Amino acid sequence: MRCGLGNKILSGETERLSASLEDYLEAMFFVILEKKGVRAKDIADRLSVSRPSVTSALQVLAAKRLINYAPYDVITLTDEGEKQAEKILSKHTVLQEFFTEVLLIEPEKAEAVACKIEHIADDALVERLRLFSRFIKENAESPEEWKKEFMRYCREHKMPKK
Amino acid sequence: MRCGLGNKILSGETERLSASLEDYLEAMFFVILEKKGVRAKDIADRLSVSRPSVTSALQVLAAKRLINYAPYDVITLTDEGEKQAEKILSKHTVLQEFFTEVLLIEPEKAEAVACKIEHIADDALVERLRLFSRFIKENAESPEEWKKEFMRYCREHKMPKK
DNA sequence: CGGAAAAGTTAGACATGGCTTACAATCTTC
DNA sequence: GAAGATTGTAAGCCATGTCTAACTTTTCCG
Repeated sequence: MRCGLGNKILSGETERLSASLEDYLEAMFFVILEKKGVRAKDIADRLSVSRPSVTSALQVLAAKRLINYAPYDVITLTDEGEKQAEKILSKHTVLQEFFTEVLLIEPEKAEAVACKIEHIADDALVERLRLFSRFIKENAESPEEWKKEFMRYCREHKMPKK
Repeated sequence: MRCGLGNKILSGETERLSASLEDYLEAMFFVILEKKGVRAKDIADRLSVSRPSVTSALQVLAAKRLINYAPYDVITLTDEGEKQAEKILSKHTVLQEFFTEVLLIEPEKAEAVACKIEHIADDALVERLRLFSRFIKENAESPEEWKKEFMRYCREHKMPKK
């Protein structure tokens, strides 16, 4: 274990998190917002994974210095961990808003897709999307009118069911 | 059992394809368009994976009846395989166009992101996005003017470098 | 205080999807 | 037609991330 990871940490390299680890981090951030302490069980429930899976993930996140973790002890996010969790969350929000408020997709569906894309879309893309959503809203004389028009357009151009 | 991809060879199940397998299928479709025959090497080059990885994937795709494959023989797509490849490709195209023509992102970057999201975004979302791109283009009196405005908006609202 | 329930961990298995190394088949070229 | 290059396959290893079963630690009460 002292091989690669430790060196990267010392040399300041920021290894990109896997989608899975990002999910764990994000889940912890949410739980902390809602309740005061994070329990492995909360994470397991939220992500629908087993408790052992949570333990594994926590060990990895701890090795990356994103959480403060000791067996059977309280879990907290480090500053870096919190920073990363916030970033993931902000991507999620931007995507969610684009899907619901611009593409006019049902919130639950938007939520599901945003959850997956947030791990893939890089910062620049999400930022551009954020600006685009704002641009669209600000430039529409009447947002409601705009929505109606787009909905109508969608109806008119709907493809026949596959 | 030793080759991770090889487990379901005998069962030939028709489940949803993994992102990885979709990539292989898509790559084969492209190579077939460009040249007449597909070689494992072409796929390996295109996807930047080793030749053995290609063999594994081909065995799985063959079990799923998406390709016609026999060791050392010519590879072709079955009708079902071609159908699936075309679907993936069409998603790719819609995403690519949205990123380049609406979000005004550099083509190479758009390409890279589209390659990943195409495996995640469901049909309905991509269809909605397709309609949105068209709607935007058709409703802009002057597409060039619109682009300029959006670019200006982006410049003005650019976040300070993190 | 002490024991049961709840929560957390360890150990070990499995699936996916990469890789290298080494061997086998095919193609090229003389 | 055979040697050497190219291409394809087989075997085995590694990493990630999931799981179950079994064990340990902590917590909660009576």
